[in-house]
Amino acid sequence: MYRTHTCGELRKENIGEKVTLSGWVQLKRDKGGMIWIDLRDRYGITQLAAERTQTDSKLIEKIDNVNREYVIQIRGEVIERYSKNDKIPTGDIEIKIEELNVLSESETPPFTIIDNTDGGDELRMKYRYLDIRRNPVREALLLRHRMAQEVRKYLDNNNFVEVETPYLIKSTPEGARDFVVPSRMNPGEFYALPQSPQQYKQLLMVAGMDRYFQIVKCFRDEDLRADRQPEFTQIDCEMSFVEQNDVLYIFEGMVKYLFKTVKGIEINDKFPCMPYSEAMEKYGNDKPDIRFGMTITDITKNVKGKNFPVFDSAEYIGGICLKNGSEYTRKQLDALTDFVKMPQIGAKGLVYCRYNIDGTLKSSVDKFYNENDLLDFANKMQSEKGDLILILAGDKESTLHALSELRLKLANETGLRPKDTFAPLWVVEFPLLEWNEESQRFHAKHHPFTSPFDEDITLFKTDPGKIRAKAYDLVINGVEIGGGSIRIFNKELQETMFQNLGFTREEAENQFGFLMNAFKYGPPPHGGIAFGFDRLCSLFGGSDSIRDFIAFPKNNAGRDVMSNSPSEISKEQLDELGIKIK
RNA sequence: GGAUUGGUAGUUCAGUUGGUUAGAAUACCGGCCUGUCACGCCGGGGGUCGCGGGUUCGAGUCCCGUCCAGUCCGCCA
Repeated sequence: MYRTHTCGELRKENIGEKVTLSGWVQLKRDKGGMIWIDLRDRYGITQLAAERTQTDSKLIEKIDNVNREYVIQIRGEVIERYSKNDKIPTGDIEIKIEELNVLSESETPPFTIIDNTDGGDELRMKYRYLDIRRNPVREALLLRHRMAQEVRKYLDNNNFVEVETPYLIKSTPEGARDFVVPSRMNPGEFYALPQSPQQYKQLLMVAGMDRYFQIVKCFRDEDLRADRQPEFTQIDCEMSFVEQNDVLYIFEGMVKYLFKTVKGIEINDKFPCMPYSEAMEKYGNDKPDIRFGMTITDITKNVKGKNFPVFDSAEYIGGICLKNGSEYTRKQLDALTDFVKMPQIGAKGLVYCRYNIDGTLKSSVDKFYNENDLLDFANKMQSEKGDLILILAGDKESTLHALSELRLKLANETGLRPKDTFAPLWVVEFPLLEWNEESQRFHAKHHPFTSPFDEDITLFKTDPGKIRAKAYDLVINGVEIGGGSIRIFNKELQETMFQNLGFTREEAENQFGFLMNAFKYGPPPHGGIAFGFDRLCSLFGGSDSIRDFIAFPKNNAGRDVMSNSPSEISKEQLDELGIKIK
């Protein structure tokens, strides 16, 4: 028997017991007369002790030989410590070593296995199995496990059935790039890995499963980010005989249940709903962080006609107001100007106006605007003495985007976005279609199966860009956590949709024929949602990066630096698949 | 495809205006230490300054190229 207890288990009550423990050597503290070893496993750390003069010399020799990260098994007696350690749960006791076996030796690890490791990210990823031995990473994976269990519990209690759908499926050109898999038995033909099980879950509704869910891997061949991996996990759900509010109710319930069971946070209020248009106007962003104000005010009409060419020539002029920011120094304002002028933000410059405590106003455009003008803007923006007003101008879309970025930067710098407060929000009434300049046609904003608002259907003939969709996103703290829609279940409406997306009847038939075919046989009204499980975990864990919540993540070039994949394959493999590399 | 930050000891980093033998901490090795728990004290070994080229009397430092890693924009129905 390798162990009678884990390394996190023994307490005062066990004093006097003979036990066997196994684990990794965290650290050896050799004080000459006394030697201590911290023995570690997933459950905790237990201190082992040996007194040099009163221990068998062969055993001492064995103890002297063990080193960091050796795997050892020891037998001994649980004794009370002379000096206790209240920092760890096992701190009242230690084990007097009576027998020691080295189960595995270890080289000195490339970084130390402690909470604040000396290893950088690159090294940690290369030796991920050592990284996972560290408390923060292990706890992240345990949190993920806990959340997956609670999701299953909640959905099972609400009659959802977990059904697995295939990973080798048909490629569809809409949306993200597919990862493709060559078919050996069908030379020249390829499977795609699913970007989401979208069509299968709709088929399960046609099949009468009524409520489906799956915690499922999805694959998208697009560039990575801190919160984007090429393979990621969704909580994928679909329900029959529901309208939008039914879906929001059930999944608001799930999110509240998770907050309560995993974080111990009770959220009693109904999540607010915000139309997409309001999110864009007030926050410049379709996933606003609503924990703080600093909303955007459109002052286009107020500032024109004073011969300031930048404003007079701009399509849109908008401002945000930083509470108690009038003391910002010239240096800080210059830094903000540099920030908004970065190509990724894209503003041409930044106009500021200090609303000083004494009631005076001082701006970077005093040449064009007198104090009364400035006071007008300040009032329009509901700004008060002591505030700092920041104004950007340009075309509407990019100016709103830049204001949004500026707003978030200021909030991050002034501590308005703490890791431990949460503000969930439904964003609703998304546009159904989005004009794509490159292909000169409409693309589905969500996906081509999303149902339009009933009262907007007539707009297909007049102004398709104005059609609102029965689509919804769950946003928490400015992070898009989930999204879904009520689906089209009417064959004619679906055909109208495909026509507007520029599909010929044949193309639609070829790509989505099996779903359309199924819709001939009594599809129920249905809708669903999918949550980004990795993001949900990182939000709960208080991290901006999802990588710590994935056991073996990819780096920013899509590589697994531990196994060094992707990699070339042999000529034999290529020949078998009928593939030639250029 | 683009912007930007970084690459110096096993590791995390410092290295001034281009100027003597490239430093610190930690890890590692040796010695001492009977209540440590980030133990302490003494000593030691350890460097292709990512790689290639250039400027210069002289390059870790400046210039060009390239590779790797991080963040962001584009992209992500």
